Amino acid sequence: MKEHIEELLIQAFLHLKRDKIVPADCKIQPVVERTRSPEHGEFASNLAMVLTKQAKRPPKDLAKAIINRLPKSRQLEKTEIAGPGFINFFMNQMAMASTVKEVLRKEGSYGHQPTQPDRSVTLEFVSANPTGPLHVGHGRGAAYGASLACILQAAGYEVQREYYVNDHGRQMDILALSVWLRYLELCGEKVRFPKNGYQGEYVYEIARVVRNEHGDKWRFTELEVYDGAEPDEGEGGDAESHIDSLINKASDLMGHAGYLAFFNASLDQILGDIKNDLAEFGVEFDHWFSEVGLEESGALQHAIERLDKNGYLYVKDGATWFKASELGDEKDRVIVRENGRTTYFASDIAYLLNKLERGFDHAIYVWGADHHGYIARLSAAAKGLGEDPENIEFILLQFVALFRDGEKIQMSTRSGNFITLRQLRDEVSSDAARYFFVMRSHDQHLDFNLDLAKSRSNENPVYYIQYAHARICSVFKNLDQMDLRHNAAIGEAALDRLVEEHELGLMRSLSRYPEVIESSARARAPHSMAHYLHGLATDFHAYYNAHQFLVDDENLRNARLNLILAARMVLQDGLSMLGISAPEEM
RNA sequence: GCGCCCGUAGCUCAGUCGGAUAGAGCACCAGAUUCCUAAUCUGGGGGCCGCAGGUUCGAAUCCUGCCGGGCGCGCCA
Repeated sequence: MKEHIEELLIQAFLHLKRDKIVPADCKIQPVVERTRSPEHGEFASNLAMVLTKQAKRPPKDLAKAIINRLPKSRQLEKTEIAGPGFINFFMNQMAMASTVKEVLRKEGSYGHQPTQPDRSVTLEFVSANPTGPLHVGHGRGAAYGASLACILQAAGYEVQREYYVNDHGRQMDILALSVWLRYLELCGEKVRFPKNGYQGEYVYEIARVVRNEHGDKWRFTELEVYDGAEPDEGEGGDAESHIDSLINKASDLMGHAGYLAFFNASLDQILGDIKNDLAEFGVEFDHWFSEVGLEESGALQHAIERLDKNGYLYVKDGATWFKASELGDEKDRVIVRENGRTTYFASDIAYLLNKLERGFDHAIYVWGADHHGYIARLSAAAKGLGEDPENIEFILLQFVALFRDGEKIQMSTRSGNFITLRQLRDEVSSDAARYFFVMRSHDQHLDFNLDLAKSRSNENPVYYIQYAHARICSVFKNLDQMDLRHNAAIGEAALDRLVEEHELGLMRSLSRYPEVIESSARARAPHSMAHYLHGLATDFHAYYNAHQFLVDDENLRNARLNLILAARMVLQDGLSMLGISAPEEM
């Protein structure tokens, strides 16, 4: 419908040029937007106002000239000039009702764009280190990324959902060590658990699994473990070097195979748990990308060579540096450390190159707000690789704070004192969690009210939307019990009977759906979809209270059923994009 | 210190590319059900859009400065 108005305006604009009212070289993109209130019709355009300067005529004259040149349209009731020079477009009832027809004809694909060939995108999100269970912050990333992926697909993008697995590096070593120490405890050894080790209860779980499988095969005494180790922070030493010395000790005592057993058991179990957790949250990935794989496949070397070939590498103090400062970053960055090991950043670069070489037009990264310092760095890397940084996009999610009984819950990852995504889902349900995570703009801090999210009451917006869907289903059940059938053909023929304010309002909301998909995809804003669905539910509930659907008049009844069926389809489709169920009864 | 994000009703937040009288939910007050689910609906009060300048036909929106809050600035991952 909006496109139709735009088309009319483009035609009128061409006529203006032909009639020399505006210069022939005048170029302008007419802006058509929804009006704020039906008093102003459905759509408004500011075309006359933006042409004022070039045409050297007052906006109202121009508006009149434009209206006189609009092609005839069967959808238009009338046009008006309003305010400082807006052209308001009033749609007729038939145009409004045609939305219902379109929704029913297209069913779940109403408002969806066909996949465009130049719109392939890789969307990376969550990518939490596999060193422990996902917490609520990851939950926001998961809900946001999964919803955005669906919305982008509906808007015509081909989307690959990726999770980058940091299965390499020091944090994994610390985890493997932590598991080994807990394993020794289970064997009956006394250990002094390091300050910077992973403290969570899940570490015992993994240790238990290893011990069940291998018994006391890798048991060593306290004396053997701590012999020659650096002192911990509380013992007058440095926490980091203490833990490094213990990691080395673990390898020495157990040998590579033994160490690997703990390393792999940790990775397998935690990654398995994460995958399971996300699946239960309705979040699926197309690709789990392993950091280790980057080294094994030679992608890491390939990326380093590319930077070198482009002249962006140099050696200083035994390390290999990337000239990031020449490409917009604040300083140069180490790629290969003095000890010969590559940095995490090197893997990031290799992964980026890999994404682009797989042929994606666009790469989106969804990160926590604490990562914003990496944007300049990775953009610099893109330039250094000879790629267009325009094709790489970073979305930062602000933090989540949980509130219970009006008080903020304090969390810290290191101490193992955090609320996991799984606990949150158990407490408030996946549906509520998915909605609450995306109900706010991604650049807003999120105050997550646990009491509200789990309340089964009218205060909870999730249930409000779901209830609208359930109510519609219920109407059709009642129809069944009255031994009546919904006849969509009769309904379609009688759509001109839908003239009540509430009906026009509901149809107006339905007609906006394609625009909502488009704009929330463009703005990377699943929250606008959430807001839209809430508004659609409001329109439906108001209609429900104001009018009876199951009336004796067969034509009117079927027309109304067509309308609410269309509403049901859009509610269902929109909820599914947000990963929220659409229950048939509540 | 430098960089990024935020500041809109009592609270939590929408507000698209600058557009008409700045909106929603919660809370508060007053009402609605012999009728398809009251997890619903109707009405009402409530605003220095952080502050000060600038850009223009027009600014919550763009620019500059300031104030307040959050986050980040490793040969860590």
